Amino acid sequence: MNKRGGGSSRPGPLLSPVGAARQQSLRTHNLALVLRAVVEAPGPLTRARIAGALGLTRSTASDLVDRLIAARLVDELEPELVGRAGRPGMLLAPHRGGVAGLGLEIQVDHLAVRVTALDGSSLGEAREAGDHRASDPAVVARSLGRLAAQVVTQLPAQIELAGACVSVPALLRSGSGIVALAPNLAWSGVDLVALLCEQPGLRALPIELGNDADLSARAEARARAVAGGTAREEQSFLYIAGEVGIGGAIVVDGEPARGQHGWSGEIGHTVIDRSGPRCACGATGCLEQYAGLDVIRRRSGLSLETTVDQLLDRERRSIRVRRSLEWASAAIGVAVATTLNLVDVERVVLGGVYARLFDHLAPGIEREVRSRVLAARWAPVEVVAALAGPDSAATGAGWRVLDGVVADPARWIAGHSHP
Amino acid sequence: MNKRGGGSSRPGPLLSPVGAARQQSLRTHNLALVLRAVVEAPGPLTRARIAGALGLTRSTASDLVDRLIAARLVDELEPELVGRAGRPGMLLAPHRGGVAGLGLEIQVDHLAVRVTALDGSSLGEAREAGDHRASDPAVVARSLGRLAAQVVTQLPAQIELAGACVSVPALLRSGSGIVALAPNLAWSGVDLVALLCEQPGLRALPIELGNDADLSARAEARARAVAGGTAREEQSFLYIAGEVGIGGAIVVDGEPARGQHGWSGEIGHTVIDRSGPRCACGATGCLEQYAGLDVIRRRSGLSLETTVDQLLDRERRSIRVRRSLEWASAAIGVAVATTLNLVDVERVVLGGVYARLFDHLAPGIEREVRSRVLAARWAPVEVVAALAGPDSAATGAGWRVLDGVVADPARWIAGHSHP
DNA sequence: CACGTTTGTTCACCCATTGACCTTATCGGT
DNA sequence: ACCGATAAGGTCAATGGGTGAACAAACGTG
Repeated sequence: MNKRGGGSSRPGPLLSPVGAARQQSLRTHNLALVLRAVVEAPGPLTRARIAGALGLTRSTASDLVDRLIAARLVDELEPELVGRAGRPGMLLAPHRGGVAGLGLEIQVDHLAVRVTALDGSSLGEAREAGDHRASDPAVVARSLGRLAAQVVTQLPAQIELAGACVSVPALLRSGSGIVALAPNLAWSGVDLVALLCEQPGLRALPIELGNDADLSARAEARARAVAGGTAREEQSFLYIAGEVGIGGAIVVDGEPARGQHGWSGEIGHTVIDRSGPRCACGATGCLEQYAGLDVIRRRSGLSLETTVDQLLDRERRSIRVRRSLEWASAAIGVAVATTLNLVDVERVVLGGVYARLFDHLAPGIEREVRSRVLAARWAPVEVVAALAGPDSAATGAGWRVLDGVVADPARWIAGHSHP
Repeated sequence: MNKRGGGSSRPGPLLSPVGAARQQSLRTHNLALVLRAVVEAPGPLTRARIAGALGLTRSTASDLVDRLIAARLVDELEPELVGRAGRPGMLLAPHRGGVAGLGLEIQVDHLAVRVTALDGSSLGEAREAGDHRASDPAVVARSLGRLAAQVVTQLPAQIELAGACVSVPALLRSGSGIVALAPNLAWSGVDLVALLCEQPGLRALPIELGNDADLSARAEARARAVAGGTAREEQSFLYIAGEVGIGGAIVVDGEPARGQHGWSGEIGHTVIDRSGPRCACGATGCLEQYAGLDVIRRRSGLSLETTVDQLLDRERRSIRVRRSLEWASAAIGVAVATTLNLVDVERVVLGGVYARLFDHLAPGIEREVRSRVLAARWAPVEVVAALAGPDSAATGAGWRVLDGVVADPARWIAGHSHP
């Protein structure tokens, strides 16, 4: 009944390794390729440049582009103004008036909604503070539905939402729309998609769930691509979402690796010292007990209500705060080093509150990484602060929806040309 | 001059995500798909069954199969004997008389060579003990070349070697044929492919290098597939190669994840206790210092020359040996738990000497995993001993070569139909 | 203004899959 | 022994979709 979780294919190998390639798979594949090139393009594109980049003939590329324009997935702008000989090409860009993705975010201390267009622009957003520790899922779902309805009703008429994706700080039962365990919300076994489907603002929209760190990492990958980092190495990194809990995601070629059940990247429970302090997860010596935000506050001698701004302010005067950050950074460094030895990427992105504490954490992390990562000698590890702005999980959730369309524009076209 | 390392494409997405799909890509892709189905088939296959499994029409599947038969990649056996109505199908199997892969293995205490046919059978093998700690790469290359020549010259005449792959316990500079660092051989910056190319037995053969844990894991995946584990979950596991050093590989869908440079899976340098004993890598508290074979020997009060058989023998009487194994197993458990939290697979395969010590290690590992892996409640982790036989790295290396052919049979056919 | 250059478009051609139809081979029932 | 039913393998014209050559359009240069 309420099952509308599935439906979106991941943008990996477009011709799935199990299913055979039919002849129409060719066009399916190439359409996706062209659309992806337009969406992820660092600079301006033309039909000819697409053909060159993908190895298609100009005729084929042109044909595919025309189909995407007809489907309002790609927009044709003015002719390129060039200082060289030859006919100027027509500039192409992702269409910002057609399809869009609805991103919803549930966090411990707030809810957020953002509608993202194919060109990456935000078509509408909303935010609502609130304490969701030990909350009632039904109540939270209702609040989120209201917030989403606010945003959706104000969208321009031509916008078509391809679906919604909800970021949850939790382990999810993949595909089912069920939250297996959200420690900080104290939810377990909650059928969140079913709850959200009943909200007036979200009817008739396919809804899926996503892990907050995964989705933030996705937004981060996109942000770095826009900033010019489209190279494969730049699109591979370890993302760390530092909050009260510590989440993580391993991003390879712009796509977070989800693992067998979608539970990978739980860097917060990397062991720093097996005889260390007991963790809420039941184990001992987990990173979270060294570098979680509440632990940093406690070791700094500050109350748990202290904001990050206040923490940064105190840091200038209090040696205790400095010590506490150093202590945390060394632990993060150990966990990062362990992780990099296991997954071999050469870039670490600090997100969440860690992005704001970056200047105080990076040196300690780098020190541990230099001495503990085997490969650091040949491929120096870079530690950087996240680029993605606030509510990055909501942004990433919107992208997640759009990625479903980008990965298979043929299906989107088929579903909308004759409705 | 000596550059013949490259040339083999990895068997992931067959239509590469960057290059566009041309119309001949269709056949390339489908040929690979059919051949892969035949090679990885758990049971007997016929043309019709292939068509059904892959979603091709019987005519297309039949056409593709005929091409593979002509290229001597697939063998047509006798008709299937069936108890049902209808014409019996012709049974298909990977050809064992055509293409083969030459697998070479360099280990601290021995060299090994094995030629593997498409059906997984060994067409020839050799082994030579020897201590290669702090050895001269040129000398080792010469020995290995001799050993390979022995095996190759005795192959049946119809066998065509598609290439050679060398397993090295080392970090490799991917694509270049250079060993960046092999701690236990005391090699660094060695152009091993160049050295091997000069050996008489290996002329005119493309040679590539591979990490020993990666290649053993590949052999393990194949062994499990033959044993009936072709399901995606069964083909995803964490492989641990326990020897003096501890290597590892994260296998997803039968393919070891290599990471950005091919250095992933270094589980031996997972941190157990950051203030633990100093490791050869420069860091402190690495798993190797708790569970490396030499450490187990030392803590057992045995000399470094003690064999595993002797160790197992002593275990029955000496409480000190038992304690030492328990100590090691707890540390392995911590490292495994950390790894599983990061990469989310639900199966751990103990290889190398750990396979032989399995009964003494598994309980301790399982105990730590149960209490430290977040997801263990929903997806119980299974710890099993490796199935792949001795010299599994050489077997895996042979498979690595064959995988290059299986991933793109069209290229193999093109290169051999009109030589 | 003629020429070279590059882009976008058109169209006949070619390649690989498709699906209908046929043949072959076995089993079950009469 | 014969006749359907069932299923596998093969044949061939049709179709879908990329290819490449040719051409027109639009811009710089001399």
